[in-house]
Amino acid sequence: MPRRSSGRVTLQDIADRVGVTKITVSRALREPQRVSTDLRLRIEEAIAALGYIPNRHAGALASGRSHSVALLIPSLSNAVFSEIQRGIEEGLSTAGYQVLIGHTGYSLLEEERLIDTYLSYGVDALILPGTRHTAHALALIERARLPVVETLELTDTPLDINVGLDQHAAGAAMTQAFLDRGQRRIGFLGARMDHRAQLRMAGWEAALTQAGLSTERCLTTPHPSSYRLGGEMLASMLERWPDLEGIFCGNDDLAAGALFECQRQRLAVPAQLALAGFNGLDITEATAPALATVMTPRRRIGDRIAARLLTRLQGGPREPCREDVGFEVLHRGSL
Amino acid sequence: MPRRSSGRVTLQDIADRVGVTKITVSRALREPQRVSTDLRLRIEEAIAALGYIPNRHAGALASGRSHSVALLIPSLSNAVFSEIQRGIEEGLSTAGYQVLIGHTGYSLLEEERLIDTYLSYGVDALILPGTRHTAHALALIERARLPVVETLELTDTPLDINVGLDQHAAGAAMTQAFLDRGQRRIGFLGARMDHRAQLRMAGWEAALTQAGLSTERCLTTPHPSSYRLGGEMLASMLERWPDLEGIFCGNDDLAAGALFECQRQRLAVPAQLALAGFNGLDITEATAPALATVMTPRRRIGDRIAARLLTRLQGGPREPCREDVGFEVLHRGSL
DNA sequence: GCGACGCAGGTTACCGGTAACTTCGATAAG
DNA sequence: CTTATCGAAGTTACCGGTAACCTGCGTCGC
Repeated sequence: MPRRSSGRVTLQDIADRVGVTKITVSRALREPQRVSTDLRLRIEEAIAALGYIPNRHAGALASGRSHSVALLIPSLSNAVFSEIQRGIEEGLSTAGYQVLIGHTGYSLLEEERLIDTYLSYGVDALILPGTRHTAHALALIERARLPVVETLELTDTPLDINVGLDQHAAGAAMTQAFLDRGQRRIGFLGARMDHRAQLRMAGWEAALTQAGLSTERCLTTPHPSSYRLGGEMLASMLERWPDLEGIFCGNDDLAAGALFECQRQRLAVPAQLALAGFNGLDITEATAPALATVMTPRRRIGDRIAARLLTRLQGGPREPCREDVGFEVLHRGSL
Repeated sequence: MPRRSSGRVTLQDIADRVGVTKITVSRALREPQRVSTDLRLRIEEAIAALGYIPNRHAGALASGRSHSVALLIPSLSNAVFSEIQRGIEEGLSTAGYQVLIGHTGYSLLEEERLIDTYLSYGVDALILPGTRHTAHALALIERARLPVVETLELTDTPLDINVGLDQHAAGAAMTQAFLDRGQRRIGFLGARMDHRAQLRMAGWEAALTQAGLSTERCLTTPHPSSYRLGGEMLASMLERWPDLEGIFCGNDDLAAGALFECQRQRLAVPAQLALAGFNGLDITEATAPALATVMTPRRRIGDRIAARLLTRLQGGPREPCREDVGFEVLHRGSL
């Protein structure tokens, strides 16, 4: 009599019932074509009859492969990431990979902690938001020797796979749209100010500077972005710089909040104040007027990550690469 | 020389370096007080020096406990669930549990599939959205004999732990607010129409019926809810029932979309048409006017789930329970 | 002074799978 | 007819931890 045992149905139970050894049952599940049809059917019958559920911990321990991938995103509540996630998940799940989601709260230290956690789960790959990481995180990744994806932004020195878009160029392009409308006193409104928000702001600055215009009308906060914050910050900006002609908001939440505040103040958009956001979330096409924004191909980011990762996971060579998915400036009613 | 071996640092490597056996190192990590201080420090030093990362698969396999919990939510992109998730995560992670998130896409079949998947990960508990499940899902849960949480809505026959709110009563209460304003021709606008949306609608129906009013002004669709859809459906409703005085929208996205459409049609809210949503998402307090809504205590749901689950995970008795977290009708500008 | 006790740490077996190599019989090739 | 080849299934060992029981030794009470 065994000292321990969970009481769960195991491969051995299936094997006993069918009259084979457990490795055969294991094969029937993983490489069905290697087992004779008759036997396979009897094994399937036994599995259904006994209600066998494989133990992934045992499988991962024995094979050294967990068939799971860690996806770290900055925030679960930001709609920007859910489409990326969907693309990744659809691409990888059909190939038998489980996607484990963790959120860093925009903190590199938390990212480091999560990398540690997921490495202890033996994930087969890591997908990280951004291209900046703590030194310890880099050391962990280095030692683990697994495929890594850095996403959202682009870098000249990718660790491995880099899929993203040029946030700086996108910020500049959106600003140029204001300039093309003949606007000159264009402000920037930003929250959270993570690295990507900084890059967008730098793009705004660069475009204005190149046009010989002032970059003083800028208000940012480290607080998390929200609709309410967009409204409050817009009010502050108008008070401080009453001559503003347009405001480029670092993301769509802020832009929508700013629009609502304009409506409250009976300020015509875009006649009296033009607005634009960033990301192209659903809400930007629904508001009245619709919000100009930079559409980022988030679903495509997810798809491309999944595709490149699968190649690598199936034995492709490790060669650092960088894929620019681009962006599109949407000129809409608010500008 | 071993036949296989991942090359990773293991407990044995730490043990060798310190000059003890691996079970001692294992104890130093899990029950530090059972190991002498001097030894513990030397072990910690060795772990840092070698960069040891525990293998959770091995641990879970040996102990039969994975220290993880599966949280199934209908949709990752719905902000309603992110706060619940946050409460659960904070409560459980401090106790050493990892929360694995899966999304069902509002499908009971997908829920069943996910339950199977997570059972193969040996999760220590399941958290499910809703109180309806497929027969096979129930059988799986039954056999697995683990703590289960059903959330969001309430049931008279909980499987185990049930934390939620009375969606029917909440729908009725919001409708009553319209009635209290003297409104009589009150419509309902719903999308997705999952079980909770149905319950809210039933609450709307019940309140109108009790007041002797018509429930004909109702438009629903199985499509996923969105801002755009809210606007389109509002337009349809106005065309079909031009006499509408107010519309109760099954969720905040629809309500916001409806509000934007009203703005586009230059329809004064609430003077010409009153609106209300459901859930109390951030956006409802930011729009102009702010949207009336039913605030659901999502963070508290998460907190309570974590608290009750921890009790159970730490050996508490299994007795089915039902916790009503309540709701609050927010009377705001749009009504 | 001796047995009970407590504590740090060790021994042994086991969790439930999978890799790698082997066996065995049937078929193909020479 | 013999040998190489191939497919199906088996043998053996191992993945990296942890549970349960055991040992050795210092302390304490009587």
